[in-house]
Amino acid sequence: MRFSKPEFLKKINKIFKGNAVAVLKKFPANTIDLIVTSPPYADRRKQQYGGPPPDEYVEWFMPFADEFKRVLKPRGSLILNIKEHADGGEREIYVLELILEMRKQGWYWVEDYIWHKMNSFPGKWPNRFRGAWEHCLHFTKEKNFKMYQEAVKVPIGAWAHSRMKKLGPADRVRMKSRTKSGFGRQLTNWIGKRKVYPSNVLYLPTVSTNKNHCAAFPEALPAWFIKLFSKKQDVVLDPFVGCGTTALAAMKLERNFIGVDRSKKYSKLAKAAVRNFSRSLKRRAG
Amino acid sequence: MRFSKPEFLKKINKIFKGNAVAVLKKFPANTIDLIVTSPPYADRRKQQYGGPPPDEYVEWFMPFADEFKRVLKPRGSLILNIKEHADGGEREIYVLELILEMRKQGWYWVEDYIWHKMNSFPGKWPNRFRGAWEHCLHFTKEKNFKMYQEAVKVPIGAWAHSRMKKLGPADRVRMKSRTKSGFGRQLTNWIGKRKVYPSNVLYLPTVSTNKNHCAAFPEALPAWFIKLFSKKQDVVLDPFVGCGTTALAAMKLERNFIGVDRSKKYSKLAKAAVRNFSRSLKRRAG
DNA sequence: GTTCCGCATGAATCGATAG
DNA sequence: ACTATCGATTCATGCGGAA
Repeated sequence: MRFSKPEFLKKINKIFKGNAVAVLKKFPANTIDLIVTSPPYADRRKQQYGGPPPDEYVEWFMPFADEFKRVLKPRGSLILNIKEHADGGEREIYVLELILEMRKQGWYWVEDYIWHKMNSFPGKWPNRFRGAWEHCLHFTKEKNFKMYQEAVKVPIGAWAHSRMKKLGPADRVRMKSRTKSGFGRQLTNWIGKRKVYPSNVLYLPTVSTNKNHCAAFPEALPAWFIKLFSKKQDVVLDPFVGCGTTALAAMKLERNFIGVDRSKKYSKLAKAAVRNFSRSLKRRAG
Repeated sequence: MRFSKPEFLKKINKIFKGNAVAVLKKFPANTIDLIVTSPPYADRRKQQYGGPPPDEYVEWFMPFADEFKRVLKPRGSLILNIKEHADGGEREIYVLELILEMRKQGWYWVEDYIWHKMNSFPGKWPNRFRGAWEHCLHFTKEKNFKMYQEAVKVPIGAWAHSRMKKLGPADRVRMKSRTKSGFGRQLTNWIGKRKVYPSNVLYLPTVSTNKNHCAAFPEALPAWFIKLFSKKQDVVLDPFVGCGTTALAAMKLERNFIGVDRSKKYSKLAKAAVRNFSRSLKRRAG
């Protein structure tokens, strides 16, 4: 049984427990404005947590992609945050294969946004350094998708850190004496003066290690894409919602949301997060 | 006729004009320690390099890869700086296909380093923002390749921009009211701390200011990989050497180099660049 | 209230060891 | 030989407790 559109409208702003394929099958077609999600990554070893092994990943994912395509509005967008991990001294290739397979099924691969993680997991190995970036793959059903570029303009001061990078060791020593009078003030002067369009690289920290936070990405990540690819009152879907980060970002930006997670633990967490935020809103209003 | 090893030693530190496949065929096997190059992108620089169309790119490239594999030492590395461009509203897929094909031919795809272009000027198209990153694909013949990680350690202060990025409104206000502590103090605390290993993201400006404008990448890019994957007196090859950026980086780091370019114009430019640098060295010595 | 210091920990990865 | 488990490595961040 599929929900009618009026029934569907009663189902938004909720978290569903269940497999996203099954849950989405109940939704009418062409009703979602934006899908932002971080699907489970492939597991390195068999019989571990939940994700499929790398060589089965694409096969596992495509049924989800089919439903995404059906429920997404023609001019909507799909954002997949994902990263191929290293195993046996090599990078896995399931992300590459996924992109190729998505195209075969009719998706446009519009862009590969990069999330540059400012604080990535530490560690050094004989053959590689720390991985500090992840894909945010942008897929659409049509070339003429909706994009609200003005919504993510940033103050030009945000580019100031590029100055830091170009400083040599000598400059860093000199910086000590400059902090009060020179460099710092200069920076504050730049901030807020003029807004410019960002690039396809997002500089964001990883999730804070708050005990109640188990998110794959920081709220700023879905928030950025929600601002860029939806407007207020639009419907944002996260089919692997985890502890509810995407749902919270959508609520705070006054979008409607739908969250799905097959795990009882995570769907509960997400529901609680949503409830808590709703309450805090009402407290502030009342 | 293939050069003997003694003959080969006479050919190093030179720029060759010609197709890299033909030039490399004359070289003995297992003689190159590191290959760093930015091959012609598909279509992008048609007038300058005559890159193949995207759908023929892999087929065009693989003969080069074959020769690279032959001349590269067993524990050597190959670094390909490349970026899929956007056309017709989509990203091209020849880079993905290239990685898959390289693996089929026996290469290990060890890592996907990202060159994050720090001073990429803000800009936009209707469907995307300005591209601010490129791949630096790391391929090897064996899993046990040589890597000199200590050579690219960075002062901890290089991460300072991450702190800059995370400045909230409160930070900016407090910065003014505090006189001798706060942000400035923290910055200075970072200075002088021990060196740390970098990540797989390189923050570099696009092209160094006053140099030749034809370079695909700034000298710091090949320099970083040369330090990381070779030692002094090793032989570094750039089969698409352009105006000689890789050769210059190798010379400055006291590596031997071999540069190849099929274009008369660029091989001349590279030769001139190398000659000029040699002269400046002698002037300083004398 | 503010600042300082110590410490836990995070979508990691490899090599060695055990079954 | 092949697979599962474990210890070692490493650094930005945010928290709690102390000064």
